[in-house]
Amino acid sequence: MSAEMNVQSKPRPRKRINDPEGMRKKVLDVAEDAFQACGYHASSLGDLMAAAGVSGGALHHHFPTKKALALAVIDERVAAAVEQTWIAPLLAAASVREGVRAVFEAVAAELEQQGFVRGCPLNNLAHELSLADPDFRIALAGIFADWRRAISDKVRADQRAGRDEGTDPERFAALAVATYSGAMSMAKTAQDPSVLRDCLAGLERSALSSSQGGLAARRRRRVLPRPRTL
Amino acid sequence: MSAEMNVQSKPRPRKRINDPEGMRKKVLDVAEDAFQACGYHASSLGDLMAAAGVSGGALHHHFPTKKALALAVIDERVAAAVEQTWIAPLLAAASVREGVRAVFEAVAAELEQQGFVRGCPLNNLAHELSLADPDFRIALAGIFADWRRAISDKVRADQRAGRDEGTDPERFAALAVATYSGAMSMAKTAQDPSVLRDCLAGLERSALSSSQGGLAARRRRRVLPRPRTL
DNA sequence: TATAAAACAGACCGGTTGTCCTGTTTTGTC
DNA sequence: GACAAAACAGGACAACCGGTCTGTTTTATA
Repeated sequence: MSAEMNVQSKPRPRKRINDPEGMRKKVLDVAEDAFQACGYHASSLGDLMAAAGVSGGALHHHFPTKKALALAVIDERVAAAVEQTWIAPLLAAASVREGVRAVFEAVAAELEQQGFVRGCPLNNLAHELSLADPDFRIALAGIFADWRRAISDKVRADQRAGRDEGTDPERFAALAVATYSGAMSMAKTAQDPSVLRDCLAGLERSALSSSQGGLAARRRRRVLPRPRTL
Repeated sequence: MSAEMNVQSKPRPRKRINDPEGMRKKVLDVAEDAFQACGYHASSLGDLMAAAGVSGGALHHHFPTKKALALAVIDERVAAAVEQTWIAPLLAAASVREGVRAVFEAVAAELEQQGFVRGCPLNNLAHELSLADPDFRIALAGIFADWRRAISDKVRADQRAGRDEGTDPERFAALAVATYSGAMSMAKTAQDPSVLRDCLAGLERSALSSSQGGLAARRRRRVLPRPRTL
């Protein structure tokens, strides 16, 4: 991983301009990108400093540890990415089904024109960090939960309008997120986003029938005892 | 990560018994476990040596580099895990749908009694290593392909028996693998395997209807140009 | 048994990593 | 302007990592 110097010509070592917010944003930009492209462990702070053009002191000032930086990336960037690419388009859509379809196709189209697949930021970090540290896991699990809730809420809204009365909101949300996550995993590994469309086609049929409604299936909200020390 | 010493009492520095196969297997056992529990980068060779009770010389003799060890784990262990937990039960089942259901429920039951979720070995490594090295990516992509093909072949076998004539084999295979992978991702992050059952319920409805058959949907087997240098 | 290759042991090394530490400069506040 | 805190620079450092190297022991072969 190398970086453009991005140094504006400084003919004089004149003055320095303190821009804490801008510097913090620059670091987060670089870290978000590197974490997704190379992963957390494979991205060294030296790489990030070089790529962002930031000194070690500045980096340490804003993010005391690498873990703190990663948590900031998760809380501020990964969550925002899910919000931007999934939740917002979903809420803007006329129905869940149209929203899900729009997201899948938008992502597929973007990846096709982009020429490579770097995967879902959330899943990338979730796989690498969920078992590494409880703080990471909780932060990532929260994003998954928000994602699912946005979908299930939209299903319920549709149902209030008389549509999709047969589908269980929580179940469909879990299925949609799982399908997308798994499809992105395969697309990344195969470097071929076409599997996204295959999965969308199958997913769209799932919300169709209205069988086995009855009383809402009881939910299993049990949480496991303890996740095995690392 | 620490390891029990696993040293049988050696009152005398008597003799040494060369057991290359056994030693190789021991290293692979430990590496497979560590790679899944901690990931590739977070597992140091020192950890593995200590956990396996193997000297540096022996490790290097069997696996010249860490990458070679990981490739062996992928080719011999991860592929076998997919074969054992997915493909074999699927082939043994009476139909695809029963097979998929059996696998999902078996894994869910195992995780529930196990008390924690370490995730899918294939997906764990795929997320961390697919973009890190082409050799890793190709090896992992091959396992995904075999997995999908086993499912689609089973669908075709069912169709030859007159069942599920409406479902596209490739599409269903992609959907099944994606759903499982994504569900495991969420289960791992939330440390709660119940999402597996939610996703299974949704997936089972998807293979139901027999709409939009017609000529088999044309497949998009395009491969992307180049996956962006690491 | 002679001998070479395989199997293994254990120390060693250059490079890297994350973090800390000491200064210097800027900025807000009275 | 005085002064303290924030913002930033850059070096130092100990720990660690992966790979290599040399040497010893076992094993296969003749």
